[in-house]
Amino acid sequence: MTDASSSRLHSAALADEIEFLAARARSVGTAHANALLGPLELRVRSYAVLALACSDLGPSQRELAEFLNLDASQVVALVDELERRSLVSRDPDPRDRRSNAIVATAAGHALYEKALAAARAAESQALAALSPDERVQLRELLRRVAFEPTPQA
Amino acid sequence: MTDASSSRLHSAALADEIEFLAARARSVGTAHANALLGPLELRVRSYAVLALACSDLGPSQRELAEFLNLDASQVVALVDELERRSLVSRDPDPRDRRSNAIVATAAGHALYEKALAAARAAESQALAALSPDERVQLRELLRRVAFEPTPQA
DNA sequence: TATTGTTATACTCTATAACTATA
DNA sequence: TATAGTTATAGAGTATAACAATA
Repeated sequence: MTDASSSRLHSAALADEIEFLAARARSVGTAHANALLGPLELRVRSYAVLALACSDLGPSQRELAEFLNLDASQVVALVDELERRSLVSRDPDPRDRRSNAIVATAAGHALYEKALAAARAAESQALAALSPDERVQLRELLRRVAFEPTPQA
Repeated sequence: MTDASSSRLHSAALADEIEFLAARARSVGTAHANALLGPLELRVRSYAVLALACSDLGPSQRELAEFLNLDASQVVALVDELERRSLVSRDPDPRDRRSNAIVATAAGHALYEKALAAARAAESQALAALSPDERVQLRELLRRVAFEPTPQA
């Protein structure tokens, strides 16, 4: 009965707030994903950086920070760790010597393949309650919310 | 042009992963909400506890932890702070002397009214890209994901 | 024996400011 | 003057383990 002991709180007003629901969904989903990525010594954040480094877009750290909604200083630490493990490298950008292009090594690509499988498993765990059509709907709604232009101050 | 500098990363595979989109949406939304709740000296987590304390359901700390997907030890600290500020009290549960019923004081209810307005403003900022119908859709999809029964191990 | 709340501890994530080298 | 990356620091969030009181 432990599992159901908080179910009566669903009648509270908070349970209708989308922010709260998104926070809880993300919290549950991240826990699943971290558990499945753990054996690869990745977490959701380092996985995200590795995934973008594998995209052949050669993102700069600034682009990573903006896309992942992190501070630039956080990206430094994430790239440091992946570079130390020889999964990505900081390549010089010939057009701007201030910038690093973050690109995956062969080992990085190999690990990403396994990590992608883990991420997909975590996603299907997290979305087990939704039909394929509903997953598409959710993806499109979230995409618009996630990348909505920030309102001016 | 700074705002658009990472837009080319949308073509990366990561941009289609629902977990990633949910994490980014939550991250942006939480930042908005914390900014609007800041003047009331609340954050999203303490706001959530206050909201449930205002529900007249008298939740126990165990129920709060389960509903908010927090560890019980985190709830201790959140309730401590709200109690110190005389916004909630720990009432004895006559049916189980181990449990505290967390209930809002008059001051807690008064602050919650203001906080609810801030939370609603944050939500409408965060969901500006969606129509009313789409907001309902998103709420229902998230609700099912957020409270899906955890798969067995 | 199991559960509620508590304390303690460690680690991860978030946010800010200051600095450097380039532009 | 502004931007990319870096360093340092502090505070918020997450996760575990152990304990006392109670069931």
